[in-house]
Amino acid sequence: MLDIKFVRSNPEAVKENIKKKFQDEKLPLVDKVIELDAQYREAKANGDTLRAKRNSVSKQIGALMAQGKKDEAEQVKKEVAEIAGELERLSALEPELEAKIREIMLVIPNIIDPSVPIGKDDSENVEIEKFGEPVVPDFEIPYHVDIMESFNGIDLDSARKTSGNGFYYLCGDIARLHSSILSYARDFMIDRGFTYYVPPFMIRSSVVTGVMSFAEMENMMYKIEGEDLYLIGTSEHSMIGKFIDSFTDEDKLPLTLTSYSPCFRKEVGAHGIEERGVYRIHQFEKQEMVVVCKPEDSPMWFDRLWKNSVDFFRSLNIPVRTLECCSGDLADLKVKSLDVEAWSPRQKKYFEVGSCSNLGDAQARRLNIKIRGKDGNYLAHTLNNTVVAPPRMLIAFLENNLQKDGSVRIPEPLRPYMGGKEVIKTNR
RNA sequence: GGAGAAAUCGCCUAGCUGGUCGAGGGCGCAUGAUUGGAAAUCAUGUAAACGUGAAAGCGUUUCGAGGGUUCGAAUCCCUCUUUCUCCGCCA
Repeated sequence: MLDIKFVRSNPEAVKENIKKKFQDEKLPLVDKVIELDAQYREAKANGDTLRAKRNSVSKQIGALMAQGKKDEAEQVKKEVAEIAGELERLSALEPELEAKIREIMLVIPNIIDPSVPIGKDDSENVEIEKFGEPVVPDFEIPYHVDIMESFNGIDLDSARKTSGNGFYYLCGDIARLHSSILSYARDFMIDRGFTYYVPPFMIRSSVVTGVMSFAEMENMMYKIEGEDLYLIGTSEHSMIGKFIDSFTDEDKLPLTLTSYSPCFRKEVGAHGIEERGVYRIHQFEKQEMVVVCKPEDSPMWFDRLWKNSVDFFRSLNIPVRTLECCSGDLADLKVKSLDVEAWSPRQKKYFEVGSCSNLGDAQARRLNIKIRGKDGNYLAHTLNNTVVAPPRMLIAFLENNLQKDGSVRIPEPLRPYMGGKEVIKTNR
């Protein structure tokens, strides 16, 4: 969400940015919102004048009453009634215009960073850098569900029975691996100076509508029946929600937080074969990082955030690459975004395991997240990134650490969390 | 879940028989005076958002949130949220 003042004084820059994102249908909105803004300011000026008049005349009544001049006071009351009538007609316009303006402002995309490559959709995202050799071993890598089943590590049939498609039972070593990865991820981030959080897993509708659009809400969020509560789709929802309408002292910045939560998503829409298994599911767990910082620091934190993910995956033997989101694939709120993708030796391609975003001040403006500075208050910059999200991450982990004999090697950093095991063996 | 009390400007607090209350006091903070320097003392200032203006300023809105009564609401009424105390229940 942009600053209306910025739009007012830089309409061409805003339009240029819309074109870069291939959202030409939104171009007319710029002039429209500027026009509505002018109307709003006029309505507000008129309303303010009337309110000022009403206030001052009302004060006279008080003075007259105090002096016991009842008749005169009655006379003045009539005057106020007239003003009030006029005010009522006019003032309805103000909130109406304000709401219309906000509606449009929510749709006008944030100004993208100059470094963002121009492109229409995800096919034009740009590979930035590869980390680790994308090895294809000389034996066949099975589908991840088959690998898990070879360890008796997954039960999708029972899950379908109890909960439906998109759920899973993890068991034995695979379940332990799942927990180990999360524990390791938590400690990995704590070691890098982040503060660990376990947030609420349900949030009120007022927070939901703050942190996402209506369409997202419909397609993602599960509602608790009979309660004003929704299951979170990511811990970012509760972690950013925590800062809504808040001030943070400048000297407390940056806030570097790492949160764990289960995530629940409806995942409305059809998915192909590669999205089966535990790739796209209604329930998963995620270690996330969230940063609230000064505006000038956000590019630096963006770099540090995605590097954390890369280092994490590399420490577990998984080759990754970074893919820069092109202008057309970038969500409207984001200034810049980069996907971390893990190598799949089975598919012989990379697939998304994390997404790092710098939202600039857009999220802060929308949610009123402010910094109390020495020289006045200003909006914070917010960023977020995935550390790791199993069980999807397990796909990459198992495929890259699978041995020819069907066993899976446990990389050194994970061993303390796996009871010291260097390898897990199949039951076959 | 039940009963009661409460939510005010960074913090503490006054106001809550409706008008002179955007709001008094203390602490904190800022500036100045005093001092060799500091402490102490004294003086002045000290919320946010929006509109308007070159600026000083002026205007509007905001006393947990939303709605209502009224010419006028921090103050009265309703709903919601949160906190505290007591009771009940329970990992």
